[in-house]
Amino acid sequence: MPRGATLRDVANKVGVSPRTVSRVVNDEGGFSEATRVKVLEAVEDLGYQPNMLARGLITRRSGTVGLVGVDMTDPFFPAMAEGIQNEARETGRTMFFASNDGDPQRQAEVFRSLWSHAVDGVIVFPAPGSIEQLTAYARRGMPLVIVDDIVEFPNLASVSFDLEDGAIKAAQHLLATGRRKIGMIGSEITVPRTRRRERGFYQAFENAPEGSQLPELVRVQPTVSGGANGLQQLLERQPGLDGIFAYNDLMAVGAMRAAQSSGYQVPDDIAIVGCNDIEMSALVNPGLTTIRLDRPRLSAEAIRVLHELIEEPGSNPDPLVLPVELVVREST
Amino acid sequence: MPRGATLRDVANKVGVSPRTVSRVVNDEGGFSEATRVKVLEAVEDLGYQPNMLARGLITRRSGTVGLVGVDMTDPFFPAMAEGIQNEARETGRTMFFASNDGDPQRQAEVFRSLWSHAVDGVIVFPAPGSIEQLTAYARRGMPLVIVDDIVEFPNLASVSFDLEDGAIKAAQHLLATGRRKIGMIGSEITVPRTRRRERGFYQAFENAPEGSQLPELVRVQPTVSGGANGLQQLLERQPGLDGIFAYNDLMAVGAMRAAQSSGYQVPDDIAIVGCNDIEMSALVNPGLTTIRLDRPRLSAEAIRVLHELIEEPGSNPDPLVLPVELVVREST
DNA sequence: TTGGTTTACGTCAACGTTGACGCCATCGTT
DNA sequence: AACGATGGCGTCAACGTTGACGTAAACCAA
Repeated sequence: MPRGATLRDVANKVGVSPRTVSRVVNDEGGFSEATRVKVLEAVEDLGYQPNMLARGLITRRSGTVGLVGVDMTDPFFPAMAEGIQNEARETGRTMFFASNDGDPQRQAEVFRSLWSHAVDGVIVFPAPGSIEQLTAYARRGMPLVIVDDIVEFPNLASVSFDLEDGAIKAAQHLLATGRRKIGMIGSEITVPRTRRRERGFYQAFENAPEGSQLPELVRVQPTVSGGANGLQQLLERQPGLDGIFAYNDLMAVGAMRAAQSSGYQVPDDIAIVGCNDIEMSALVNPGLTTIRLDRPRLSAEAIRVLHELIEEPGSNPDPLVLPVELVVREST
Repeated sequence: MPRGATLRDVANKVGVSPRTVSRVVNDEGGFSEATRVKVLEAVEDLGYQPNMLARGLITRRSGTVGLVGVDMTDPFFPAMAEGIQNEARETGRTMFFASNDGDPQRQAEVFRSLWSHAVDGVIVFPAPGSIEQLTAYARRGMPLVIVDDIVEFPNLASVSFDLEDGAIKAAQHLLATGRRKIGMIGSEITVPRTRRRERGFYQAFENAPEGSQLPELVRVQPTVSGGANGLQQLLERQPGLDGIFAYNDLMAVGAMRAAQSSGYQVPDDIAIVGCNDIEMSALVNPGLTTIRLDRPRLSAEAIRVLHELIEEPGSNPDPLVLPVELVVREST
């Protein structure tokens, strides 16, 4: 809506051509020290700010990146956003932050919008079943970093945590602390091909101690109330349940609250392990044992790879898998 | 970076002029039903998406709004972002989400970037001392909604919660439940002119019961560890402290954890009241008594007023103050 | 001195879209 | 039959910037 000073306004004030002002502003070289000073003074005086729309129209770079998470109200994503915002700022880019709610159709809307705005690249936590949608954008030339799923495609990079290992660690920890009737609360919003937490979890039971039962699995919404819900379902299926691994910390906390309000003691009656190590997890009572993901590292790697992809279109970097760590607190 | 289909591509395919395709795409009228159908088919075939940069360059509307919060990792702001994203989507706008970290200089950077990207308007939780910065943008023609501060200026609207009343309610509740040595943990990131929580808090003591002391105040970072820090400071100043009101829930939780780990029982030794009612507050143990802010309402009103400002530049809507509510849980 | 290179600019067109305007049928009215 | 209004287009320029290219002066080497 607003009408700020333009290159021409600056140029008129100084008495040079707009092209020269542009050269100074972008520090392209090809101007004398004297004009540099005069131009920068005028820029300051008039409060000139380059118009990224016009610039983007011709350079085909809008100076923006997108971050598409699953759910803004899961603290995991804002924490990622914080990191990405800061990294992006350093390269002069601004961030669109959006969520897909785990719904491919909503994700499609989001991508239409991002494409229209000519984002330079997108970091996305894919909605289930949306890989084809995403590769279509990669094929059209959009640099894409997919988190938590591994896809090999030009213009597209994958960055993920070793959640399979995380789940193994969680299961082994539950087994090692004597739990034998264990359940998992999974997320119904997951890319089927990559249910890595579930795979790892089952894998840990392949040489489980005598007397341990095969784990039960329910899939629910990845929210606090979903977690509570999941615990109820698991208890109905398997009354003597004594251990839980939850897809994320929000669900683990929900399960913890549900267990407590049904009269179970945590960890005495039921042990609970979460995943993500959000800030809240250290603050609930009992503190939540969980799988810690190095989010700053993920943010940094994701944006680094994205920048590579932006600078070198068509390349196809190797998938990156980051290690995870079990953090033992009081809930186990 | 990418190169999608343009109006001309569609026009060539159909055999009309780009202008006609534009008319159909924007449903401006002035075309026959037959061409409408043909054009829309071609749009579908070619996967044409309007280029918002080009459109924005000429219409002076980029189809974006900014949301500038204080700290992305405070769940309050992502919750706002979620609401604003959804409202904005309905009017075809996309959201830039950024944080100012309570630092006017960082906020200035953010606004430079938003201005460069020609956002249609911004909703901002102002950094302390930045009102002049913000009115300067309003003067330049940027529609602005300021949250949690009341400023009267053309092109600018104010939306806030009645935090003064919230603080009064918190203080009265503490007094009514028999607390007499009460402290407040304030935020060092606050607009001085509008320390409404602090003002209301003191006001509640003007006709306080016999035997109640004037409250102590410390100002710390508005984070969990800041809250813990604040509690320590208050306890040093006033050893028999039995009640706390914290600037926000994150700080309240920090204070609660600090109190507990110093051997105090909550609420038996110290009662704690927070502010914001973030999701975590119901999930900590004991549940946090707090001032609930109707965030969906705030999101809705903020974006509504912003749209008004965008549609009717230069107008100056009345400041809006939303009521708040005390939610009593177990921490008092 | 000549000729080539470099420096410091300017000119022009293009990016993809929309606002302003014009034009030619067609239609209805008198 | 003449005339104005309307519908359905097309043409052209402009938004603010940068890429490609041009050019005059200054400089340098032989």
